[in-house]
Amino acid sequence: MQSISGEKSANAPIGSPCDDCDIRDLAICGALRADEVQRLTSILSSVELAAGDPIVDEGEAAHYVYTLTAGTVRLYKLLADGRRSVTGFLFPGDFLGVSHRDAYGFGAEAITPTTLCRFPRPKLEALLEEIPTLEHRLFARASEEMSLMQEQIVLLGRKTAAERVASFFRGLAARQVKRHLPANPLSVPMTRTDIADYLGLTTETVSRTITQLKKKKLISIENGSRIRIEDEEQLDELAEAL
Amino acid sequence: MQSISGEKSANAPIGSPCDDCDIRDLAICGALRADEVQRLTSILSSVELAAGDPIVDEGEAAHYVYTLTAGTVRLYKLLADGRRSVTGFLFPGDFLGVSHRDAYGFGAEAITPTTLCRFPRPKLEALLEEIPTLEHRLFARASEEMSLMQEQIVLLGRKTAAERVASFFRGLAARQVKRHLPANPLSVPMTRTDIADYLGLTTETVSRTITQLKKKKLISIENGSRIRIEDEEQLDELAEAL
DNA sequence: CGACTCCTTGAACACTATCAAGACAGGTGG
DNA sequence: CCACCTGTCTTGATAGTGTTCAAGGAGTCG
Repeated sequence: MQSISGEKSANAPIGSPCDDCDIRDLAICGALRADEVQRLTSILSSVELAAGDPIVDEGEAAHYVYTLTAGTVRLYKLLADGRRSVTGFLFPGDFLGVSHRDAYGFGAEAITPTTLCRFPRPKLEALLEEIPTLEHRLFARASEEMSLMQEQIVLLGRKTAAERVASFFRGLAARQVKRHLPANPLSVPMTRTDIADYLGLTTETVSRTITQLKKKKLISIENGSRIRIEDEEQLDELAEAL
Repeated sequence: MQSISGEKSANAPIGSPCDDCDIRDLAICGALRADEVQRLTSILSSVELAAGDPIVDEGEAAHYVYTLTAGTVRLYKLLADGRRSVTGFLFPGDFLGVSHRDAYGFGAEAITPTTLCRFPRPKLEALLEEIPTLEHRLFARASEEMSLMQEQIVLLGRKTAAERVASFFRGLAARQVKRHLPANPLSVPMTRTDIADYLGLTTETVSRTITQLKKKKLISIENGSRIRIEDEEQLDELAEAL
């Protein structure tokens, strides 16, 4: 229930200054002065998690804001009868919990071994007051995120299964490029069930659709969680119906 | 194409100071000093639109930020083959275009006769720099909006037709309450097709589902666009499956 | 090498979409 | 004031995409 309490933080006990994660790597710090970066660093601590570990629960008091330095995270919401909707995936550089003042609006779990930097919310907010640039950056991030969410709404509301899966791969590729990684091959650390819950489909439909894309030579599968886009043009066309 | 150019702004030509809309009514101005309100007022102008008039087109340069003072607006995105996804509805007090720096990420059209206040984006951004409270407010708004979008993602990804329609009515009621209007009866100015495109369904399914809710006595229809919630408890239960 | 989880594939079903009329306004003009 | 006209809404019959139920295969880790 309290999620992060018992994690095995081998080399970075909770509360210790964050050694591994250099926050100057974060895009959000681009325009900060050295002393400002120093102050940000002073309030964060590091958290290490194993695959499957919970990070926050939906409804839990939002005491911390996190940023991901390594690994992959899924965000999800549950309905009463257990139906799950995965509302997003986080990769290194992404933030978690910025937009929640009181309680987290979703659950979050590590998909792979994951490293997070954790900011106590009150201290972070105090810093936001002092460093307006920071809030500007976070606002810009939130705007980007809202655009992605709208794309997802279109996907869920109006796209076919094949279009959804194609869009998903396209999105993964785009995020790899944004992280300065090669677009190919795609690293797909999440399970078919995660993907299904993200795309509003079932595991079976995702699997069948991937098989179809493979047969059509739009993609090829190297290692289950390692997928190569073979025909980017056709995949794009399918994804956007544009 | 350029949408707002030819509107019949009877009593408020473009560029004129905004007479009808008192921005002090906007929640966003809650903590502003009188002189700050004055400066905000000085940069806005009023726009009057008839039902069906376009406000902005998707991809159009985002020169303005709008806030709705009267009427109802739909936001939508189109796929290449004409499929439409309505990503949201705006009511008085809502903002449009805040999160878009370069180009609007969606189209917007008036559903009913509508009055908008328009801020030139560059001037608004200059004010944001000077009045940090303003950016705080907008950020808080954006956070709320992101929560609603996540709810919508769950709705589109995992809810049945009946649950979607029930959730929709619940949401309408909540927004009426937030605007200090009675929760009942619901004012439903949008067409069945708008609702369908918002819920990821077809017009027919929306109509049939409403008929079912009516038969189950969860709602009653007074005037087509005037719906009364008869059994709030059961409707809530259906909406959230919670 | 066996137990696990994850993934794939098959067959039948169900929910919603599609196709097709008809009913019901709301507004216009005779 | 009524008839008409147009767009919206409702209802019916049929079909389709994706789900559900079920089982087999593949990869992984002890």
